[in-house]
Amino acid sequence: MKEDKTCIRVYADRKRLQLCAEKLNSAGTIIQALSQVLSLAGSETRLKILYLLEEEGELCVCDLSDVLQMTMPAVSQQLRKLKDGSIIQSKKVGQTIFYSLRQERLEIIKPLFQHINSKTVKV
Amino acid sequence: MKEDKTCIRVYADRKRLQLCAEKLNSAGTIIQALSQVLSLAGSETRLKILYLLEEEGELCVCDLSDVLQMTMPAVSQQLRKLKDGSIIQSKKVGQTIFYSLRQERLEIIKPLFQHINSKTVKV
DNA sequence: TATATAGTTAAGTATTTGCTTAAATACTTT
DNA sequence: AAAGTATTTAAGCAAATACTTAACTATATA
Repeated sequence: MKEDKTCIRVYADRKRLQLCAEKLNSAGTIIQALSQVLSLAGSETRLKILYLLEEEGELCVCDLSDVLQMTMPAVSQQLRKLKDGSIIQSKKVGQTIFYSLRQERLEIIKPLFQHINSKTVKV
Repeated sequence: MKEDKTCIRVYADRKRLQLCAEKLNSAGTIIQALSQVLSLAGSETRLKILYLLEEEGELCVCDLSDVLQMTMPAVSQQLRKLKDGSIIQSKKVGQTIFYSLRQERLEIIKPLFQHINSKTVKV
């Protein structure tokens, strides 16, 4: 009769592992939210979009499509994900839709731009 | 005869878009590297692993499997990705393999832990 | 030397992702 | 009203992802 999945190792410090599980549990919600933001920023295309929005303030789908050399639907779909994740917002002017970063949600991504700029020769 | 994919919008500021393209080009390599790290950290499982390693210093596959309530192969495969991405390192002691964060590569992930801890009630 | 432990590797699979093209929507201008 | 522009939505698809189980490797111990 096999034991359950638990580690059988003799030297395993059960108390320590129990504490780890509790830590993980406390941080669970934040980790989940954070990983969601990171996975959004963790696509080269989307990170480029975020970087451009940071640099330019706001851009429309057409601009991004042009700069990124991607089709409008492709860009639009990525923008939708970023918007669903509350990282960016949109403003409609006539038939043009301008996207920009949501200032309230910049806490996590701001350091990323600093990192990019610190390693990039400015144009 | 249709023009190419370029934006036809009358008010498009061609110079501005050209500058955007150049900026993107300069930052391209860093953005690529950064997005790779972010996509690794952007999985809930892997972010938990990184968080635990940060908190505990080092842990073996067996420990992580236990705490995360995941099978060893599942954990092992995620560890491999983190190791391939140079975010963590391993040390073999007997038949046990201890994983830990690579200090040289902490620049990007460190702020993430601060974010988690600032929003988490300490156990 | 045989058996158990810690871990990895391999093969298979269901799900998710990031595009593509085509069609639909919503404004604007003629 | 008709035609054009900016964008989204929908459907389809190839590739990537994150597991699963089974088999394998390496070390330790009886």
